Amino acid sequence: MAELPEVEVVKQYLDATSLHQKIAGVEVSDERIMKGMDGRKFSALLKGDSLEKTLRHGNLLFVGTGQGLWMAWRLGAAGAGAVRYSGKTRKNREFERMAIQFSNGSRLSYNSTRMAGQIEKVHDPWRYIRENGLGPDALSPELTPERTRELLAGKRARAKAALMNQKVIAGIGNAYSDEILFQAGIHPETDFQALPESGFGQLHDRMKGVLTKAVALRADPARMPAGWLIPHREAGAVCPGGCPDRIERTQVSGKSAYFCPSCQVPPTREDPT
DNA sequence: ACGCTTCCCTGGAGGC
DNA sequence: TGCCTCCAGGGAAGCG
Repeated sequence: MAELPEVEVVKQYLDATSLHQKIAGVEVSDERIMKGMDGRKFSALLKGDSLEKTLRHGNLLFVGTGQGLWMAWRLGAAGAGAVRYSGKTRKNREFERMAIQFSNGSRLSYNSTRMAGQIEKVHDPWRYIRENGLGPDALSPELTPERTRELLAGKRARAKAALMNQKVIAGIGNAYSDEILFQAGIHPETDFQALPESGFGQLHDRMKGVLTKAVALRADPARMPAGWLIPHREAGAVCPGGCPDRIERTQVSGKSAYFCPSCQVPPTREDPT
């Protein structure tokens, strides 16, 4: 998974390792990750340039160069460990899709098994975000409890689907939507139009809390608290919330949703008849 | 316009 | 052992 926490960890990793170094060349070993141009042109553009700044919006990572070029980088279904900076070339390059070779001998590689990631040249990240209709970043300060409720309350989609919609709020994917809903006590199939205001308050609190904590834990599931759902995210697992029930799996808008049927009760629809 | 389903990509797990 | 199916998950395309 590469949701907001994983992408933020990669961003911080790039900031700490890969900036301000002359690029000797770029190797694109799988052309399918390139969008809008081929690996050769991409390499020619970057050669002699340097990575200077990074910007994250939701699941999207932007990397800016000294020459003013911007790349939009989707990590796809890859974890925080998909991007590696190394002083020497790694032996196992089986899943390497792209690598930036620096003049100082270091190498920044992007590795993924599934082909879901993509790199694209963009003129201006902010314009790109706007033109693609992305919602505010889930950790943006502008996303207040009130704004969160405004964005979600009118949605007809079920809770999990609405939360995962990048055009509503950017950064929440499958795993973290399950975690946030679990901690907020909201069933993934809940109708947001029937959710009381206190429910949105709880949802906002858990959205910020879960994502912030996950970033602090380097998005590593092994380090997540025992009371979190993510380390127990499989059907039949004992509910980490301490109740005697077990985790169930269902499909919401084509995605697997894991939830506790006791801790996450959907609001009962009042039938006026 | 919106939300849902289907499909894509690849590798690991589990059934038989 | 080997074949089959399911599952992972972000995003795009197609449908109603």
